[in-house]
This record gives sequence, C-alpha cells and structure tokens, in this order.
Amino acid sequence: MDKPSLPSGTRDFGPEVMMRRKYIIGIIEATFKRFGFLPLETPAVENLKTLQGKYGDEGDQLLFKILNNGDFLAKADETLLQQRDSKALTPQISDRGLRYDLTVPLARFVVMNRDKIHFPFRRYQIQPVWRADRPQKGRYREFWQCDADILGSQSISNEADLLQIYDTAFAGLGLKVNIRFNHRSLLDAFAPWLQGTANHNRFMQLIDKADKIGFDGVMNEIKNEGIPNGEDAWTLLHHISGLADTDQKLIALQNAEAIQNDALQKGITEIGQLLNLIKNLPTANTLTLDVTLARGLSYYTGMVMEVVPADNRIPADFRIGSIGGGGRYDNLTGVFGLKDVSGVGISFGLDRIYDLMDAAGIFPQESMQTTRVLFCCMDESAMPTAFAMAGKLREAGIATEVYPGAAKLKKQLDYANNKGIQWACILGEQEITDGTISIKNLESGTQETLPQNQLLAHIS
RNA sequence: GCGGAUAUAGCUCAGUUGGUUAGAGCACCAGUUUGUGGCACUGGGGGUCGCCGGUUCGAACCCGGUUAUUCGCCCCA
Repeated sequence: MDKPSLPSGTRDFGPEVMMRRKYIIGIIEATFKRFGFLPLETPAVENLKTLQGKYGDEGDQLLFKILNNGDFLAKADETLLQQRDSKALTPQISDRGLRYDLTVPLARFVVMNRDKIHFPFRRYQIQPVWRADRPQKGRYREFWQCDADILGSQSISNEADLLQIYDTAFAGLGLKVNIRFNHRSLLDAFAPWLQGTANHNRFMQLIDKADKIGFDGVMNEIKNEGIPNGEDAWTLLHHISGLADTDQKLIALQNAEAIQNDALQKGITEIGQLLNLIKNLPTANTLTLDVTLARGLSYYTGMVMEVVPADNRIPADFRIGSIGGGGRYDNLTGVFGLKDVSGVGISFGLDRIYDLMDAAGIFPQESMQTTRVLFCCMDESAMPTAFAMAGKLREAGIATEVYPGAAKLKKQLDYANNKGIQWACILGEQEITDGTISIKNLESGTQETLPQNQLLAHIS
C-alpha cells in the first residue's frame, strides 16, 4: 500500500485551521460587502489562451497546465514528439490550465459579460489560485487570494476606497500593518533619463527589492548591469525615499530637474487627489508613500499598493513577504478586445495573513468556537429525550451534539473535554424518571440538576 | 532553472567509535470496582529506519545513486 502524501506546496486544512481561515475570510468579506462589492466566482480551470502571455515569460512557466483528454498524442506533431521538445509540444497536448490569479479571470468575465455589467463594476472574489513555483516559507503552490476590484472608473476615489478597505480589514483582524503606495507614473518619469524602456523596467525591478537588499545592494546591481544614469537615478530616488513625510517627497520630486515630464506631473497630481480624499478619515495603520515601490506585475499602470506586516507581536525571525498588493491597470481588458475599461484592485494573501496571525498568536477566542453543549446518555433509552432537547437548543442557535450511543460516561466527557465543549448534559435513569437533567460545566467543574424545561435559560 | 538541509512509530524527535531484540514524549486502545473529564499510575497495539545498490562477519549509522520534503536564490503574491 502506498503511503498517503500531498503534492509539494499544497496543504490540508484541518478543522482548527479551517475555523481560523474562515474567521479571516469572514472579516475580509464583510469589509468588501460594506464597501459595496459583490461576489464573483470563476472556474479553477481556464483555457490556456486566456492565461498565457499575461504574466510575462516567468509567469507562463509557472502556469499549471492540464493534459488534454483522449488520445492527445495521436494529433501531436511527429517531429516534435521525436525531438522530445516538451516546450513546443505543450500547446498541442494541453489546452487548459489552472488559474494563476483572480485578476485575469475577472478581465475575461467582464469582457464576456459586458452587456450585463453596469459600470463601475465592483466585485470581490475569494478563491484559490495555483502556481508551479518552487515552494518555500510563505509560498505555496495552491494558495488563496481575496480580491476586490473596480472596473470602468478612472476616479482616484476608487483607490481611496481600496486603501480604506485595507486599513479597515486589517484593523478588524487585529493585525498592525504598513500600507505602502506609489504611482507608476512617478517611476515612468525616470524612463527618459535612463534611456529607454528596457533599462527602466530593469531599474524598477531592482529598486523594488530595496527593502530587501538595501541601498547598497540595489546600487551594486545597477552598477553591474550598467544602466545609463542608473546610479544617479537611484541616489535621487533613495534620497526622496528617506524624506520624512509625503509632502516633502512630492516637493522633492517636483524639483528634481532630471525627471521633469508629463508622467511626473500625472503621478504627483493623482497622489495629491488621493491624499485629499482621505485626509479626514482616521486610519488604524500607517499609510506611506514609498517611491521605491514598483511591484512586479506588468499590467499596473497607475497607483500601486502593497501591505506589509508591522506588528510587534510577530516574532522577529518570522520573515514573510507582503500580505497584500494591488494597483491600477488601464489596459487589462484590452487583451480580450475591450478597450478603455480602466480597473483598479487589491488582493489579500489569505495564507500569509494566517501564517502571521498564527505566529503572532493573535487569533481571538471567537475564531475557535466549537460545539457548546454535549448530551451524554447513560442508556440508549434516554436518547430520544436527548434528541428532543438538543433540537430545542439548536433552534436557539446553540451548537449542540448528542454523543452517539451510550458509551461510558468517562469516554463521553473525555470527548467533550478534548473538543473544548463547555456544557455536558447528562441523562440517566434518574433524570428521565424525574424529568430533570444534570448539567456539568466542564470549565468550572460545577454540576447541578434542573428541570428539563429550564435547560435553555440556564445555558444561554 | 540554481544551491543548502533533512528523510527512523500516526505526530515531534533521540539513537554512542558500525554490534546482536531500534527507543522516548505526545496521540490511540484497555485498565486503576459498574453514572463524572483535564492530573497520575499500569498495560497494550503500532516501524522492511524514504527507495535502490555498494563496503563489511555485521549498516538506521559509512559510500554512491534515486525519490520526496523543506529552506534559500532567481522570480513573485
């Protein structure tokens, strides 16, 4: 017999874990709803045509592909088969794959349902995604994203809403975070100085790692790659990044001679609009303009956002990447043939949020609620009475179980104890005769016998 | 795609310079007088030491290969 096992990077979620995951999802979902977002679910399986080419070459490599059904090799190209050229053969033997994120399926959905959708379209989506990445800490091959997006509106008020959602949801979870944002246009302003898009893209990739490898780390990479004016650009950007507050950063950008262009103005204007919108809102978490924030996905074109943990209850050695990210993407539905629909969205990384809250030990008691009442029968003949009484408690919304069968009382109480059940209601010959029930509080150890019709009042 | 680490009971792990019947804790089952949990005690079941090969009188231990897991890099939620 084979020993059972799981594919790497996947996990089972046992009852205790699921309770907590549902708790997190509940808070995030409630927040989405409170901001007027409605749910959407899309299939795990998408056509590869939908997925490919959306995440860059690296992303395409990380797509989980599904083998076609039937005798697919019969139709495959003979030469490619003989050459054992997997890469070239793949398109002939695989037409479908698992979704890589929730944003591209959203774009597909919107394009396919444009006649039914009223813009601006606000949807949320909480589902797993799959990546054939090499797993490591905080990185799984199957993980859940919680996305909220708004399509069909260019107003910066959407960005303001989304930042507010981040702040509210993490406040609700009791996890302190730092919400960082930036505007791609501010970075695009550097492109002419760096002499071209290729250099600029590489520059953005490098500066995005600044919080990981530090100023010198980025500088060394820039030197190694010989990006024109890269060293000066990075010095300037790093200087601005170190300024105390957002206003000073914006002023410094405004005064930087090397990057004066329309892109810069657009970025500064929109950041100004954003800050103006939220100036009267209290925030539970810090919100900072981080001019080194670029974010990887190629489709972002405007504001970008990222959430990193900033909770001192998290052990210092527990390092994990960001737990949320998002931004504006002006051209997303364009690849599916629908132009001029601007979108902006955010994502919560459920698995990492769980890992952090677990490491910090901040799951509240309510996230672990279980059965509250267990009926213990001394004799099978007491079970109909137990069932009737359990039915009443359940109607009252109290999670109740009847222990299956008349096992030894020790065994029944053991079960209740292990499951963290608060009340054991014991029905024996004596109780049945008297019309009473013995209820034992398993936390305090106290026990009393009351008339059966007083049970509900006593427990609730 | 690259590198490091690990692999022994259901779980977490010990296992001496290679030595005869491979251990512990937890979990599980039973019991410590028949209707009272957490604690304690007693007993019990459970392992082809990841897999294949080599060295050796003898391998969980040494060597080679292989597979899996995991941590990091690349990349990225």
